[in-house]
Amino acid sequence: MTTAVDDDLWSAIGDPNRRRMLDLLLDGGAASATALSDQLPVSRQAVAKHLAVLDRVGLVRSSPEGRERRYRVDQAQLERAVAQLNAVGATWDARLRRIKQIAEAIQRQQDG
Amino acid sequence: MTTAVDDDLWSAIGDPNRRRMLDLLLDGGAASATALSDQLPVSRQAVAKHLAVLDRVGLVRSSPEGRERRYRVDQAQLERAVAQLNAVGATWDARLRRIKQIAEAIQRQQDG
DNA sequence: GTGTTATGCAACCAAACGTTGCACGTTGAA
DNA sequence: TTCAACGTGCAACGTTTGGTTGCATAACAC
Repeated sequence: MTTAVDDDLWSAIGDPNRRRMLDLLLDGGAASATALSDQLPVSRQAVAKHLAVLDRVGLVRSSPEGRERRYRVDQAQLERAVAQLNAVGATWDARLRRIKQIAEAIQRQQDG
Repeated sequence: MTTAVDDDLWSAIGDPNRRRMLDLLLDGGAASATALSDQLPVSRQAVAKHLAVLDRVGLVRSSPEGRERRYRVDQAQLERAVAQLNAVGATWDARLRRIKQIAEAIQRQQDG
């Protein structure tokens, strides 16, 4: 069963820019909104809003560091998100597999 | 590398109602907008718009049948979507795994 | 101090998701 | 053959979300 929290996680990673931000953060360890926006096609403020979304669902955490605020991935929460992805993928995969098997059975029946 | 088409696929399955619609369609084989809306918390028109989105990215196809229009999942395209999910999940998983290994190595170094 | 840099806040715009209302074709039964 | 019921499609509208710009403020570097 899918919960509301899971939906929040999904919609957080549903946005392509947010996914790329997670990629960048995983790659660099930690970064500020300004640093991230340098590597993304959107403004620093847009990045800041996305970071707020990711923070709200717990996918990133931040701490002030001098005059900048650095964000880093919350590994446990990203693992939960990955588990969600895998779960949905596995469900659909199983269902598709079953449909194919049925289709093949019908085919054999018609041929035979 | 992620393409624009892939982003479209992602955003299509990013919406929780659309994911549930795909579940329902996989389960029932084919259904009309009205039938789907009976099993969802949104109006028939909202469902119709979601179906239009899914149709635009090729995840469902439809054909008129009497006075109703029935939608069914395009299996090949859903397989592509599942592959996307798995790819992103695998990437993040690998990255998380690497980070953990590094963390453990540092830990051992400090202990030793 | 003064200028540069990073941030945060507010106003604003466009697209997406949701609603309701209505008009039109199809179905089935009086 | 009417006529009511059903399913659809279209239009108008409101709210949320992702994006922008502009500006004020705090921290660094000279």
